[in-house]
Amino acid sequence: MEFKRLKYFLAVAEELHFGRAATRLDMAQPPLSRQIATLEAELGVQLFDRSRSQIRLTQAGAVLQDHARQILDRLDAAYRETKLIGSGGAGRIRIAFVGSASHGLLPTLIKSFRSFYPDVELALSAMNNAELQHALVSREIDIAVARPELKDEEFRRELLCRERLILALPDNSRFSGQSEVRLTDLADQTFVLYPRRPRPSYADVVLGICEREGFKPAGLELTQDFQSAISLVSVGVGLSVVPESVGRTQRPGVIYRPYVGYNPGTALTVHARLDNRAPQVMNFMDITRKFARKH
Amino acid sequence: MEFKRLKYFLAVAEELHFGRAATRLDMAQPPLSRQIATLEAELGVQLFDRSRSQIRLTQAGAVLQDHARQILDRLDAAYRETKLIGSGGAGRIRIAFVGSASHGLLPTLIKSFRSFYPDVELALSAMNNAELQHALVSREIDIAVARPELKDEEFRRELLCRERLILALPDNSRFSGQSEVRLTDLADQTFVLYPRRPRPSYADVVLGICEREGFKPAGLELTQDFQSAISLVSVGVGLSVVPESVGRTQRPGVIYRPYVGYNPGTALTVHARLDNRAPQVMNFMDITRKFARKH
DNA sequence: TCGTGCGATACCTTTTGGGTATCAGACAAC
DNA sequence: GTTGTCTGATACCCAAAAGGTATCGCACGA
Repeated sequence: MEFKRLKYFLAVAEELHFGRAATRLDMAQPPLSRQIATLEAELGVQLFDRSRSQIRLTQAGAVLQDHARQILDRLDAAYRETKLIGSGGAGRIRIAFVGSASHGLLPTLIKSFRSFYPDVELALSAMNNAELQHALVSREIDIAVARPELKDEEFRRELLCRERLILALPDNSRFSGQSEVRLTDLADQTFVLYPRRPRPSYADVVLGICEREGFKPAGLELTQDFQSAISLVSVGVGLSVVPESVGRTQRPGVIYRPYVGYNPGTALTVHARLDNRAPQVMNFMDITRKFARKH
Repeated sequence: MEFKRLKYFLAVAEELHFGRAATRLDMAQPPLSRQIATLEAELGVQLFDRSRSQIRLTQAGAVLQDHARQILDRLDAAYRETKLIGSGGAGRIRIAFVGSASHGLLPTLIKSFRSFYPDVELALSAMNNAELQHALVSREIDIAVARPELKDEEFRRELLCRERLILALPDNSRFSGQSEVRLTDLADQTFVLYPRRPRPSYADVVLGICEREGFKPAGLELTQDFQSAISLVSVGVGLSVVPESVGRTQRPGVIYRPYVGYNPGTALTVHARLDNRAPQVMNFMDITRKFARKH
């Protein structure tokens, strides 16, 4: 059974005239007659009653007409829907990001993507860098937003933003009154850093900054993620060094301050597997590139 | 878009292996690869992710798989249903018959057809010969059961049965006591005959019998159909001459008697248009032929 | 590093589909 | 009745498409 035959059949069934149907189908009449004859032979059924000058559908033809209409409609729907998903206009992307990204440009990027592709479903989750790396490699996620980035040759990457580091201090800290704090003055403080595992991690970046400033923090508290670290700061366990964007969201018990001292800053980078050419993912990376350029 | 391609695509989508899919489809692997590639090109969409050794469906591929399954199922259903109707195993026949046929072999014939083709819908109606002829020619009906038959070269016909004529007498008639009545003794009676129009009709057949017996009925009442004639007999208006089979159904106020005299009998004949080769109709004629032979 | 497995490509053959010319039958007008 | 016209079917040819075999290229595992 050929698909084209059904289309031909429908044209003849509607025109009830081979010549006109052929014109409508933009073809000559003889091949059309032959195709209908083939269809009839294939079904072993008479579809048209040709005994009069005006042809008419047989009962079997009428039934086939109903079915053919539905089948062609479905086919068209399948065609369009597949193309839509194939072009990335619909479907699903699984995105994971580091906890500290939830305050900065990422939410805006996601809103922007949503406005371009409202029919693409986004499955969001938070992970630390190591988990992001594993999830991306094992294809559990499609997009990883890491800080500052994941080292892997298998990934395609787009820099989302660079930002400076600032201090997150308990609001009862003796430094909280000052508008500017020297990093070296904090040598006697407890630093709350993350993640605990695996090392080296962002915690080591901060410890490296301290070392460069010539001190080692008097106390060190390691948490599994950014959210836990900020919680510890808010209850006065110690202070933390965090990306600037985090400071834009106020949190009870925590105040943010810039500091004087070595500030290499940090970055957010969006990653995808190089071999994941899914149009949804490609589109997300494109939007990211344009978005980063604009901000 | 070709149907074959969808079938091929489904095989590959299920096997996730071109070689195995090709084996299952009983073809070589290269043309299968090409067909899938053509399908992808046609949709402008990647259906399989071939970046790993094990191929996998893309999102678009998964969507197309759903649709393709449904489309092929529908196609199969269309195929089967059309064949069924095309073979006469389902569908509809419009049958009309003379009123006097509803007591004889016709109901049994119809039951017999029903048992052979339970899924064929029968639309039944009663008409006189002239109406049957017109309805059959104008394709308002497919089958006409007439008495004794319709004269038209355009009809295919099967003799259903021959039968003798008998008298239908009012039960208060002076003849109703006799087991046998001479036709010539009825010359002074009123004959109730049918149909009134158009002439000549069955009424004229009966009048011809009287003429051959050498008399003309004293009274003549013409009705439009058999049912009305029997009703008039039952209320004592006169007597009628009817097919033998009618006598098998008793009716209050009417008794049936054979008669002595010229009895050419009558027949029931089943007609269809010669150019109506609808399988349902052909099957009905076949059943009629076998049925008539058996009885 | 080399084999092995798998999909893609090259190239040929067969099948199918479409085109033009023409036939055959039905219907209408004269 | 005869003839012209309309319509679907048939004959025949050519182009396009689909299938087959041989082989390539690439990735993965030993």
